[in-house]
Amino acid sequence: MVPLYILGLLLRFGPQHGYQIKKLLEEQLADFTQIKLPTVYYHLDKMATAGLVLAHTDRQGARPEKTVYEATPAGAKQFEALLRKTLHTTYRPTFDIDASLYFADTLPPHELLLAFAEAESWLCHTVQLIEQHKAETLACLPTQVAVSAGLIFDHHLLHYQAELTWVRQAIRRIKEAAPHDENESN
Amino acid sequence: MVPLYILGLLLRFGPQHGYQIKKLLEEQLADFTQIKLPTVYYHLDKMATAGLVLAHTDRQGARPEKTVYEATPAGAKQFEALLRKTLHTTYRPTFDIDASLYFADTLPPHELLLAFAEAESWLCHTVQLIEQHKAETLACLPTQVAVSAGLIFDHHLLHYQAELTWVRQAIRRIKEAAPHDENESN
DNA sequence: TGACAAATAGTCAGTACTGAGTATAATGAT
DNA sequence: ATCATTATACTCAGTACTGACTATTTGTCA
Repeated sequence: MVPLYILGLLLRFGPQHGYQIKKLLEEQLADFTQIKLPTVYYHLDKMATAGLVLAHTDRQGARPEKTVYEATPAGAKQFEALLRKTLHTTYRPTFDIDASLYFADTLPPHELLLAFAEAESWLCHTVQLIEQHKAETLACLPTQVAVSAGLIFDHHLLHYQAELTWVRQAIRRIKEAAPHDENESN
Repeated sequence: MVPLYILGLLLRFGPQHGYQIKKLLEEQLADFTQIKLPTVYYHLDKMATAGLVLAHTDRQGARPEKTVYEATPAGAKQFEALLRKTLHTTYRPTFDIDASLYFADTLPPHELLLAFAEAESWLCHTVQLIEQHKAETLACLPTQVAVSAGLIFDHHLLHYQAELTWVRQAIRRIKEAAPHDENESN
């Protein structure tokens, strides 16, 4: 995943510093990945060793040297291979919250309900945020690219909406299973 | 996550070998986690060092010694802390396939369509499988526990269905954007 | 023009995870 | 009785990731 993004960005936007790659990831993909800077450098080093990218130091006027990375032909080949491999990865989610739910019998229902209520409002807010980002992004994109960008946004939107549906269902069912827990205030 | 599962299982089912814990995870949670054996041992060792579990070697008749792990009172405290923390983790998915989609302009449409068609049939199949597991599992569970178990199953079902909806949408949109690509056979 | 914040460009040590391997015990097939 | 699987129980070395840190440069406001 990370190498695919890095190689792809290097091929699309030309040679870059590690920091610039991180910038590109933030500008273009902030909603979809959370890759950290040290992770970028880790993979750049690895790929440099493997000959997939070329690292050349550039020292221009200002003293400290920076390292610029550039995809090699071998890197371009690897990019295509990763692209095809990633395209065929199957969806296999795990949800952290399921673990706490599995042990939910050791928690008082009102604590569950509180957590789910928080989750609900956060999800509502997030869905709106992504819808807004989608509108802004698609507005300034050529049609051909806009199709896949739109798909990525909708991918996230659909799953956030599914999560919201689930959270609301959970609230209903917990209330049904443990009626009249409201007096648990303190 | 992993420590939460391990501590919870030790508290619920009593002292266990690492291998037995892995077994419990498989029997009870196979659809929801993919924790591997070495990961179990890694956390057991860590938690033993931290005093959250007690490791005592038992040698009974048969020669080779096994290590049995048992949650300590400190472990029980930690379990509750983890349970509450996990309950409040926010949903933040990332989808590998989005990365390939982001670079989709470098791929011929029919390759995308092929991959998505495969994804569609796999998802259909998986949804059915989970529905079946759900029915089987809920049938032999007391009502109180069945509520949370049902919620966990439905959590996965809703997201798999969202993924299916998205894949079908993607197929439609790709076909619209690149009409008549069928002649690309070879 | 000095000084303080923000952006740029990294490094490093520590954590988490797991594929591949080891070794013995129980079970079933022939 | 013996051999082959399968189940049990665990280890180790390598990969991936990242929080916390360092250090320089570039505004920017007084």
